[in-house]
Amino acid sequence: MNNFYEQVYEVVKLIPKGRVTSYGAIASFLGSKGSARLVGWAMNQAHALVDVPAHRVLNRNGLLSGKHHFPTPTAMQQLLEDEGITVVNDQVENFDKVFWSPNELI
DNA sequence: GACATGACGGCAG
DNA sequence: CCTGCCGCCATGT
Repeated sequence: MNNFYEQVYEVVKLIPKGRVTSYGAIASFLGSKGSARLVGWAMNQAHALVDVPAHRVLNRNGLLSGKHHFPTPTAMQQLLEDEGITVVNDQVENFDKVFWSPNELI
């Protein structure tokens, strides 16, 4: 229980403000390469943790695929824009620039 | 105990 | 270049 999920939460909590990452990047970083779905499932649990900025985790396309899981569909975009991230059509602009890889931790 | 689904990703056509 | 299918692990029914 405190293995994969806790690792995911820890990584997500370490995402710098104004930066985002992808499910696959986290999964690969944790060793469960290809199991991005697990990260998504972990995010579902993270929904209960206020310390986990799930809004900074997007899919590989930089699309706000999980916006529907927030209190309001616009909450995720609102939070990202509040951090200086430009979101257009539910997609992050300059995704490559704001993208943050867990490997940066090392 | 088995089947179906999900906040994804990669590869093939 | 765009679309579709399969694979991955865990959870819920």
